[in-house]
Amino acid sequence: MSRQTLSDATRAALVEAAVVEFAAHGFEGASTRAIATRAGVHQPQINYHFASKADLWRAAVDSLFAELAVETRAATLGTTTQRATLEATIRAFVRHAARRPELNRIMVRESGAPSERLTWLADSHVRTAFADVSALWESLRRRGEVVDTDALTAFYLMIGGGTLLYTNSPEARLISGCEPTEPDRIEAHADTLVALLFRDVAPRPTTRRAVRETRPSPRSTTTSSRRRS
Amino acid sequence: MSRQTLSDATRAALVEAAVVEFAAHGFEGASTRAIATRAGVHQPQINYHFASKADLWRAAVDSLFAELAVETRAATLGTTTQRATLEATIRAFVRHAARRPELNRIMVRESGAPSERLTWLADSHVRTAFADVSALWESLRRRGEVVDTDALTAFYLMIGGGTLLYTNSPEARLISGCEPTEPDRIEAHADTLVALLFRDVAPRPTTRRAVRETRPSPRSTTTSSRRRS
DNA sequence: GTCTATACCGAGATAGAC
DNA sequence: GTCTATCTCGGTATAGAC
Repeated sequence: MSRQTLSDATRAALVEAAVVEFAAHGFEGASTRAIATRAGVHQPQINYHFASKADLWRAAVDSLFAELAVETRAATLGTTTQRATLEATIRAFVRHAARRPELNRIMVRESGAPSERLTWLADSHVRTAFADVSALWESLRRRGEVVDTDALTAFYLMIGGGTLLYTNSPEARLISGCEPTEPDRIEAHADTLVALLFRDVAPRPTTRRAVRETRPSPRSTTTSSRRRS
Repeated sequence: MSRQTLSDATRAALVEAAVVEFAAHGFEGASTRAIATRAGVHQPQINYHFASKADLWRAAVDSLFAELAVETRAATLGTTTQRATLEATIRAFVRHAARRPELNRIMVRESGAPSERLTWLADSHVRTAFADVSALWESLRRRGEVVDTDALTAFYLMIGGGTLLYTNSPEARLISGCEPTEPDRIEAHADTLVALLFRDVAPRPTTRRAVRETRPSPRSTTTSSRRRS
């Protein structure tokens, strides 16, 4: 609708193509030609819609964080306790990482060395996310509801433990022959991570969202862990 | 000693420089010029000592895995039970990740998309590592000594949870102002990870290696977690 | 073994017709 | 807004003197 629809469409196509290419090959490794080809447009179009390759990269990252925010928001809307909020956040985060590994692939590529891009990432997205989780964590920690660790350690434990299987899924496939994104496996993974971080988790004390569509077959290699009596 | 010492020295310097550059910028992002400059030699020397950039990259990765193997071997030598072996492995792994984040930075850059390099990585290093940990894990799991999760999930939970704080340390510094590699913080991190994965961890049931040199000051932001009575 | 010089290619970005 | 053609730069790798 409205004017400029066609232009917006190619812009959106470029952003999505950029997400895929940057996640797979990194900023330097991804070529604007490959991005344009994937988007079905010609290479100079990139410099028409974006000021530079770096500008396209930022648009791609913004898009990925927006997606994550939408899902996290939806998952935490019904929660009433801090504990339920954190648990819902973790579950949404793991599911998102599995479905959209591109976000964490880009993050991990950029977070290992100081750079303009990393500074921008920290300023635009990561610092506030850490502040939010940190406040939640420390509050729960004071009440003894979560494991006794500082928020920084907990933050990277959650992210690393909750995403590496998906950011590294091509590697995981090669070494195990398993498919990491199999739905039951994702749920079991989220269950495990939640069970690890919360102390004395009751069988399932929180908003167990209706999202989980099927989950019929009892997994063989995977056993949903609801540990500790 | 012996002949060829000088040649070996520049070769070693190139490998170490390659480790740093590849970890910081990725395979495509790192330039052979920058590697040569860092090693203090001229760029064409690379193609004299190595067949190609890819060949240098493999040498750098081999070197990093060799370092890890040495430390893991040393840490597990005295252990008598499987439980002690796994715990010592995890502690050695976390310490290594903190001191040598380059290994995990390179790994995570390559493991997100199929490629010749990833295939080589899986064949040369990762598959056997996973097989070893997997056997250990499943055995302990059958005896109820660790959390009830499949080996693949556990493998990536350990690696992701144990390393992301260090692979992403530049990001962590930006968002928290803390120094992730502060020794007490590393130990607390290892303590937490071990406590999470083992069920009902007794205060400290294993070979606590004499390596930990000092550790005097009681940390403020970090409380070494030896949880669960 | 190490240097200088350079070939060769693919990258990002721009010019200007349509 | 989108195309074709092209500029410029930085990359890896090689040639050949020392």
